[in-house]
Amino acid sequence: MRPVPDEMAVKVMAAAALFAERGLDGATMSDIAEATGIPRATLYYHFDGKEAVFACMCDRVFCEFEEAVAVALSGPGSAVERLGRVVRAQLACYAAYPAAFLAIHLDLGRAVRRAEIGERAARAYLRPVAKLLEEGAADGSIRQAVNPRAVAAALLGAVASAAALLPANGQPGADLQEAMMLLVLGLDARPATAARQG
Amino acid sequence: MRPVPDEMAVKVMAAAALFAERGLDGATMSDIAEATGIPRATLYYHFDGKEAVFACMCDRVFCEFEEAVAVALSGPGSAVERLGRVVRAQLACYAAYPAAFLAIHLDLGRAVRRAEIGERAARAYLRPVAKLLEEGAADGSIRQAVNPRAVAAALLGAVASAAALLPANGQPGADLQEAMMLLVLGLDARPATAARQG
Amino acid sequence: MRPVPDEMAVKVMAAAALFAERGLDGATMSDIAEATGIPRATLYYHFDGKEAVFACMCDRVFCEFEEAVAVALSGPGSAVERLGRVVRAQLACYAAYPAAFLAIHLDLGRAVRRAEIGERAARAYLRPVAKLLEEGAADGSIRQAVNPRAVAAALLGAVASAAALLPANGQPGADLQEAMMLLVLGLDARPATAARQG
Amino acid sequence: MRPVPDEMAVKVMAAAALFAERGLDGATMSDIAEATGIPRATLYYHFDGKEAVFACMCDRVFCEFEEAVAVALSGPGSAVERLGRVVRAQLACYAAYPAAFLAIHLDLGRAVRRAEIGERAARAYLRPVAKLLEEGAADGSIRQAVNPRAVAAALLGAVASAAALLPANGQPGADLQEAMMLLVLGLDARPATAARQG
DNA sequence: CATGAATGAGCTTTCATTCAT
DNA sequence: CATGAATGAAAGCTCATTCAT
Repeated sequence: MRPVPDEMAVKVMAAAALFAERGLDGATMSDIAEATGIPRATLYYHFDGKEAVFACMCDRVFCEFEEAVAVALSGPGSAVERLGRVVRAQLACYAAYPAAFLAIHLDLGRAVRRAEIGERAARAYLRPVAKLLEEGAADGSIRQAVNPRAVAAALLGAVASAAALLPANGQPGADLQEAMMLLVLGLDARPATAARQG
Repeated sequence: MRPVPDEMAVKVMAAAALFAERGLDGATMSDIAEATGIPRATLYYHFDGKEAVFACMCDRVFCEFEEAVAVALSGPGSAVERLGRVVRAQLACYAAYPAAFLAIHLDLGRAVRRAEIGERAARAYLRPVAKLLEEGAADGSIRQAVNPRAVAAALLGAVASAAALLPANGQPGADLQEAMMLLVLGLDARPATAARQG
Repeated sequence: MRPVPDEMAVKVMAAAALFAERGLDGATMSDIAEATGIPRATLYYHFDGKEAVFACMCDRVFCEFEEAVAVALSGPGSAVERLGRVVRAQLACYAAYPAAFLAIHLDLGRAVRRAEIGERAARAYLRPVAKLLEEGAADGSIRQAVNPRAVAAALLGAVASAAALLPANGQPGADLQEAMMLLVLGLDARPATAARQG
Repeated sequence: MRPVPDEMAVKVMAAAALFAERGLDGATMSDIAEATGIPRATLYYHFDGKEAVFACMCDRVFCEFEEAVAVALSGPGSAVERLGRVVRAQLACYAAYPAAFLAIHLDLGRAVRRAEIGERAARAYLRPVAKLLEEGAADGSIRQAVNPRAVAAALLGAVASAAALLPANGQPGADLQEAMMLLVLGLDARPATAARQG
């Protein structure tokens, strides 16, 4: 595939809402052409197909996401403190590109089979967060998980599913953030020791 | 729509793997016909289209799910104990119908716009769990959530996303269960009071 | 084909409006079933297909038509006087079964290729009227036509086309009758001899 | 709808025989594709469906028809003389495009409900001829008609029905022309005054 | 380089027709 | 006899993709 000019990459972001609304399968190249203002044949000149357009849009979001997660991870503090920052960074990214993120998550299940996107998600989130959970288990600040990657995936999916299922009004950002923080801290209100016995 | 004969409803479950693999949009009526052994025209005789086939499959799963959740809720114990049972019931359903559940979650984002399926999910899970969270806040066993429904949605999505992103091998069931329990108890290993200050 | 019970033949007339509205090709067996109140499979039990249903409906109308034309022809008077009665009989039939006649004429072009219906139209109208025109040429009361059958066909079609093209309101019957009589008498208001020179 | 390129409009005329043979409903897009040599998808690229193809074919014929009628009307002479020229022009058009005209008339009844085609027929023939009949009533050369439009419609339909019902051989043109002229002059061979009393 | 035009492949849906009851 | 259920065949239409300009 030909290198994508910046102008294309920017215009392509306009398709995010379309992908969020209809999914990758439900969106046609004509829809994308209309949403982005780029003629269909021109899209084919720059991209290999609609999956490539989707991947281009994802890439832009993942780059920022990866950067934000990296910053959150590299700061000071215990693993659990850094985890809190990671989740907040995730929520901030989600707030910055709601449509793109929603689109990505809705197609993640199938996208995983598409090497490029699945690998991108793993690199940007799953691996760093799984590593962070292991560090937390080591420094004692985060409970030990048998499969840290499963926990990381659950955290990633919790945001998207909640956003998808929530009515599209009010302050989803604030509600989401609180819901996520409750998952990190634990829904259980009893003292941790009691909980462990429960 | 004509009432669906039992035999149809049973055969239709064979399409779950197809929906999980390709999504509702990606599956054609020919695919469904082949997967279920029901001729295409016969499917159209009983269903209004592939969305109706999907809805029929969902309904079967949701019925069991609703039942299991209701049993878990009606038992004795504090709200947090019942929440633990609900999550375990959810995981058991997921283990019983992995393909169907995965398919449902993959399409939930868009399915929500389809009245029937969205309403089904709300009735079977979101509303009862949100209510349970409120009861937990009242009896002091679960942390107060500003938007309990957002928390319920996050719990629902966490399972599906983790399952979708996990490699399809090994013991996903066990890993999933542990990951979910960590979310309920809290990833934070510090005493709850310390966490609140962090 | 099994002999059609009277009850069927009567109920089938209810499909005339459907055929007039949508044409034979445009009407489905389901439409016919709904219009007549006869279940689809029962229609197939009594008829060979929708063409046979159409033919049955036509037959009823053609029988009355043929009878009326025969009465008009057998009366006293010169050929032109009997022609006038024939045209009035035609208009009366049209007024009695407007939908059925319209349907027949709309499909006449193609129906002609269907042996049964075409032959029926020829027997009921074209042949007797063509013969009448020849008698008129012989007794001097009607102008000689090179191809009397063409004239008979033109007369048959004029009624139907006018009715089809006229807005469906007011007194189509009266307007039609006057228009047809003008064609018989001649639109030309000049004396016949002058007309022949013009 | 995209403007139709000339080359398309020309090729589309090859579908006239098909429409005359099978009717608009009976002709499939595959048939049209085969008859015109235009791939099905290309037809859909240029036209909204088979009705649009039909309308395109009609338009070409109606344009010539309208032009010919206009020329016949604009010449010198009394109304009845001009009416004779109009009918001859109509027959000439019919002879030039027999299949197209037959197709149009066969579908006129239903086509009338399709705004475009019905309006086209009204503009090209019904309105000008009805107006001519009124002028004839004014100048005394044509008998007064209560509903001139009904008479115009009858004239239009007489040609088509006669052509449709006539065996497709010999010299239909000549027979048709004579039949139509008899309708204009009147079938009645008696002096006009006698006829009025009859 | 960019794009309007063209098209092969295939999908959803409908419908005439059959058949078991 | 009459009919609800079932289905093979085919129609209309869409869409990803190519190509000439």
